[in-house]
Amino acid sequence: MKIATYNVNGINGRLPVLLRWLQEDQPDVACLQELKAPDEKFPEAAIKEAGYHAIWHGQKSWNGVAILSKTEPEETGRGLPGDPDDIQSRYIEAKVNGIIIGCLYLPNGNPYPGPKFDYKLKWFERFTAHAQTLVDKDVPVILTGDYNVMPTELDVYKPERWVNDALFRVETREAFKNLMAQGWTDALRELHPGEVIYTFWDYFRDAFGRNAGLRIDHFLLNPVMAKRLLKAGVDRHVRGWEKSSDHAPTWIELK
DNA sequence: ATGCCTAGTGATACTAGA
Repeated sequence: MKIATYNVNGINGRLPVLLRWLQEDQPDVACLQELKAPDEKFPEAAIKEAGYHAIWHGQKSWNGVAILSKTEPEETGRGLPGDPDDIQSRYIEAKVNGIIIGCLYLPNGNPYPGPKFDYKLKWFERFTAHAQTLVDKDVPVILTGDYNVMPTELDVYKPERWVNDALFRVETREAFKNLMAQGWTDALRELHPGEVIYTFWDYFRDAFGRNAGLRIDHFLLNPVMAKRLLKAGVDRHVRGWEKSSDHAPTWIELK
């Protein structure tokens, strides 16, 4: 079973790229972030045509998350619990083939310091509290998406340039460590220790051509799920396609 | 240190991304 995560950076603007990748890669489940579209503008027909059921939590202009699945997903949550005043669409969760899958788009948090950075850390705390309710379940759980965190220096092409960026601030890395300490496995790092792996390259200065990237899209597996991990990787070539997102699809294979 | 690029909104240069 193959599960992918992909920050599409505008599901309508990138629809041809998304469909081409789905057609080529045929993941069983695809978690999408940054739809940048309200619910009524989700391209439901095209996704169905491609062979996928879908649930989505959209928002006008920004954010938005979705779970695509070849078998029908059973929605178990939308919106991150813990703050009724938070209206940003950054979390959706479903049970698919007995696996609980949380799809998240963690706030960027720039510029640092400021209210956006504060919001990022608060969102991280709420997410960590929710993750705590899932990690010890006896059913498999996956929390995947755009975490907007480079966990270590190995995950940044030039760490020294990023120390005051919200994606790499010590507070952010500390928050990620606290989350991991609950007992999650970082699937890509687990299978490829010490390897330089990126999932994002910005549009500036030919970052992709220079391989000036970041590893910010992650798969966190609870212990029950981690036992079934077979492979993990990044569909790097998709980033090189015309009109592609600045992220590349990232995936795992499970027993 | 800044802007480099791109999408969305809505019809203008903005915000936001990372």
